[in-house]
Amino acid sequence: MKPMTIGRLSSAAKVKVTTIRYYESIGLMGTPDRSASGQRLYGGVDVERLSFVRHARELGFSMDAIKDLIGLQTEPDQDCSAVDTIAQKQLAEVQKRLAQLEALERELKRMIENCRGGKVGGCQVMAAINDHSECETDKHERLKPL
Amino acid sequence: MKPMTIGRLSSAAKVKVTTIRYYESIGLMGTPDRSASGQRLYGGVDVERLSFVRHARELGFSMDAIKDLIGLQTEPDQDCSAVDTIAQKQLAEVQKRLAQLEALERELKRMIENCRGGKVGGCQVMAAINDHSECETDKHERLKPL
DNA sequence: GATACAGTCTACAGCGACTGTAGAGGCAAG
DNA sequence: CTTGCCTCTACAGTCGCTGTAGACTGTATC
Repeated sequence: MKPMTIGRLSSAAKVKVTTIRYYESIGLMGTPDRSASGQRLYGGVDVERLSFVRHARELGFSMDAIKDLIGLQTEPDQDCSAVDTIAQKQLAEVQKRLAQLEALERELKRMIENCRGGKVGGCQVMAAINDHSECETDKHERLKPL
Repeated sequence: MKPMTIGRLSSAAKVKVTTIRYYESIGLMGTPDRSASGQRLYGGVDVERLSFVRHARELGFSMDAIKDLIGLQTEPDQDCSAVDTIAQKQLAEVQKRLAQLEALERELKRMIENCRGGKVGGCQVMAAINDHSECETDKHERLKPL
């Protein structure tokens, strides 16, 4: 197999060129070979590794978690429970976030349903945002962006 | 009512001092009065406004949306439908995000259930992250952080 | 060979929504 | 008057990238 440039790797793994260079800079992809003129050269292994990273990102894993997973991947004889632990932790985070969002959804729906039109001055949606008191999702922890 | 310092406003509205200054810098809170020595001075109105911002943030509204809402709040005679539209949009985003996360939850659960222990080399979780093919959440759009 | 154009290179700034730091000055209680 | 917290400004850092500028490289067409 002959090596490919960063652009080919990019379309093969569906990760942007700039992102690949970024991943290299944070040590997620090793330092690739270079052509005589200094262009990065990659092989099939890199496509796999980068696709792995992409899918893990799509599953919401943090960069740190992904680094750990890649580290484990290179030691296939270790016990699999470390991997399991990372995945479990990720699932727990997803479920926590789901619960938050479900509460949010209920609250937004309630706000909107109570709105019967009219002027902003008497708007129930505004009132709902103002009166945090009656609200089921009270004492939120800081909500991360959607 | 006598004015309060930023620290009092902070505890009254449950928004950090630094965050209040940040909100001021982006034009979310007007420029407050200052004491002779240059300390910011706030009144009850500011507590309300800041609490409104906090709750809107907790509901996941973007800063831009909040700016719009505050703008509307100061014109109580306008039609309420503008407020409704913003809330509807927010609800739609929450629901979209919920759907993504539910798909994620299913996939993570499936991965973890298939894991029967053993070595990393044969780990089904790893395999699942590698094989994006069989996965129901294929062609994700970029997932925002949890 | 000349030219055009896409691809690649480095280095750095910017995004959102804050948080943290440094170093200086202000204010009230004991 | 000292102690100890509060406030001030200004700027760097967070995360996971994305965008920009300006220069070089590689390939296809004439």
